[in-house]
Amino acid sequence: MESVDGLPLDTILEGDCLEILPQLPSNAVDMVFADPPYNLQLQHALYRPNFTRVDAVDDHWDRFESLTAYDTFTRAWLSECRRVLKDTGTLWVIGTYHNIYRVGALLQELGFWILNDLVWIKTNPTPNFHGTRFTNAHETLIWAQKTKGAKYTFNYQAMKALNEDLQMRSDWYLPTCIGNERIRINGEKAHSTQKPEALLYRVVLASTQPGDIILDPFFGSGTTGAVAKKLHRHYLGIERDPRYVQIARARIQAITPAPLPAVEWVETRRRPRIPFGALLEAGLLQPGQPLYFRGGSPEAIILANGHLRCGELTGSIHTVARALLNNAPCNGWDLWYYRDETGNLYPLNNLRLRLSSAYFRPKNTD
Amino acid sequence: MESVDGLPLDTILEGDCLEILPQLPSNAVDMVFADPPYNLQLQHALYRPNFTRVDAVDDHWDRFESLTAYDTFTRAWLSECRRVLKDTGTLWVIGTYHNIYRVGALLQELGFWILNDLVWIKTNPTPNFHGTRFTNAHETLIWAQKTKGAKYTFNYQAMKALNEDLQMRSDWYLPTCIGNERIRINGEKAHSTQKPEALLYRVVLASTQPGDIILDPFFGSGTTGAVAKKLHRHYLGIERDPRYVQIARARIQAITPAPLPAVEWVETRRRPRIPFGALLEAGLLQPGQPLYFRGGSPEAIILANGHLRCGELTGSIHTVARALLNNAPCNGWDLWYYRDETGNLYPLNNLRLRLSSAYFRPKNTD
DNA sequence: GTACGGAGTGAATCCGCCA
DNA sequence: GTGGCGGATTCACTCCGTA
Repeated sequence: MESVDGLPLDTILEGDCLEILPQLPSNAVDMVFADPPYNLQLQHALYRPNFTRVDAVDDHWDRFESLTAYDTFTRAWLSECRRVLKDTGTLWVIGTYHNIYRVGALLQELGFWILNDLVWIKTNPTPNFHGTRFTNAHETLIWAQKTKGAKYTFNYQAMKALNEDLQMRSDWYLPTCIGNERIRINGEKAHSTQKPEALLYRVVLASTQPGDIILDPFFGSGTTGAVAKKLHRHYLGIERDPRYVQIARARIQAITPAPLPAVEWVETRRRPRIPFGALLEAGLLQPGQPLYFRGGSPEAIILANGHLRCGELTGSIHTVARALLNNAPCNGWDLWYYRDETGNLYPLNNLRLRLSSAYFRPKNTD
Repeated sequence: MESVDGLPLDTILEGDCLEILPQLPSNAVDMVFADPPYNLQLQHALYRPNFTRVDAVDDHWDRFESLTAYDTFTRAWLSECRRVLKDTGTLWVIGTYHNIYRVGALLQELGFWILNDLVWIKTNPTPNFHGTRFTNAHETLIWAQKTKGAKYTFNYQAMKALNEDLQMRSDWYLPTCIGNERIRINGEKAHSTQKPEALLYRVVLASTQPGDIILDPFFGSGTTGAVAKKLHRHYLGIERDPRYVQIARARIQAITPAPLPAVEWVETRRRPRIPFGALLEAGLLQPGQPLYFRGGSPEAIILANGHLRCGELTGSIHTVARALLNNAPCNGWDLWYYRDETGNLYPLNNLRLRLSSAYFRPKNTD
């Protein structure tokens, strides 16, 4: 196991984060991503209108006896995380209205300085079955730096490239973790609140550099570690449930990182002009994967921010294609081909069509 | 000026809300909408608490003092609003990450029970000019009831209708207040944070009924009053800046309310209940007639008192159905089928609909 | 193979009136 | 206040079986 200044790297420490965090050195990690218990407190069994019962979160780790108990717990892990963070470090926390106001208020009191809050808008949220409230369709992320005014990492150009060459906004549209990505054991979900990798992809790419150290004190099924490994960041997870630890270890073990240049070349050139990055976030393409111009050569490599690298050329699928065509106006979606698992070549546009319509913004925009 | 139990209605009280709120009666208003200031400097000057003098050079203490001053201010107006609210009342607060975590945490501590948080996603936000953070493209609204478990108004059907017959979600897409709606004086914005009427329209329609009383302790340019008047709700505004008071008065004066039926016919309440026995009384069903669970089996017999007998079970259409569904809450009207004279099976609800038209729209005299 | 329909499900503080 | 009981209430997506 790699280790830097007493900080173990790329591993999972099994145990309660309130016991393990105090053993970690100060000023050691670049970023913390925390997905703490939400303290949901659903009062009764919930049924859908078709009489099926909702498999709600009722895990023991999500139960607190009072608001005060939750605050005590929150203050403890937040202040330890602050100590462990480098002065230039930032903290991400995700939550819902059940807990995010507790967390947000406490982190301000501890000296964190909020840089943004972000809303993860779920394209496929659970409806409100009983018509009693608004459908809870989002979760909130707070992004804060350890100390007001310190330098911090924000990869503005990478975020812009990932977002159709427009500034990345505070509203993020992503589906919940379903389908093949959702880890299941004997058909049962392995973790009740597994986060989608697309969410962590954006978090990690926005606020860390390759080689940075990311701490996740509520590691769960290990999404943070999986994305960190893909993007050549170091991770350190803390998780107290040995079953989750085992699941996360196996998951991360199976990850093949993107080729290093695909990650390191990010930020070196200009931005693309098309939402190509969404295919990466969705996992339809991987950083480092080759693309073939007109289905043949030359070959290009996909970078982690949605740019291509082809020989000495770097840029969007359109920019590079245009250069290859002596500046003729062209559409990269039709000119670049990817190889699918069967070995056949198809134009990128196939993937764009496949990309769930869920990725695009809702239509009702009164 | 109209007035109910010492509460002036449809008017603006000029003065600081911390001075005026204590003069209002308790348990008097149905809803509060608050758009509080979050300018710490302003609050610091006006509401500085009587604490020991702190060293302004020390960043930590400076931060503590500002947060504390803001919290003191927030706790004061929130707790007064809670007193003035009816037990069945709800509170809305809008803010950004600068203040919403203070407000959210404090209102929970004061006993408010959060029902939802909502995000107003701006279709036209101000970009981040420095490229140092994500573009702030949203504001957060918290919707909370005065007391956990109390009855509250949520016009589910009205919200659903407003959203193309889909449940209204917690993400609201609305432009900022621009164009003709934006009040200008000599070309200058009359108020720096004028809220769009579309936002208040949704808030008011969701959580109040015609004739309800809405209190806005930070009235500003009077958007709350304008929408309340349009929708036949009463408003009471508090605003300390006489210029804003004047602007808001003129604005509301010019509003023409919607035609009353257009507001009253909005389906905000349940329809009167029709007991199953009424079908027997009306002769649409006969005692002894069989009913079929979900159109198949088991079969039940209608008793003369409107109960069903199904095997060893006896009870209402709901009770028996519930027992057959392992105690899942259910609606017997949709689960039991009757056979009509042609031999076809239909849910009981068909008969209820026939009856209800007869019940509520009696024929004119023959 | 493909098209289609039905079943399953997801971080959710999820009923309300009346006696 | 509380117990009893009538009855209102779901969206987007995936998976799987069948034609």
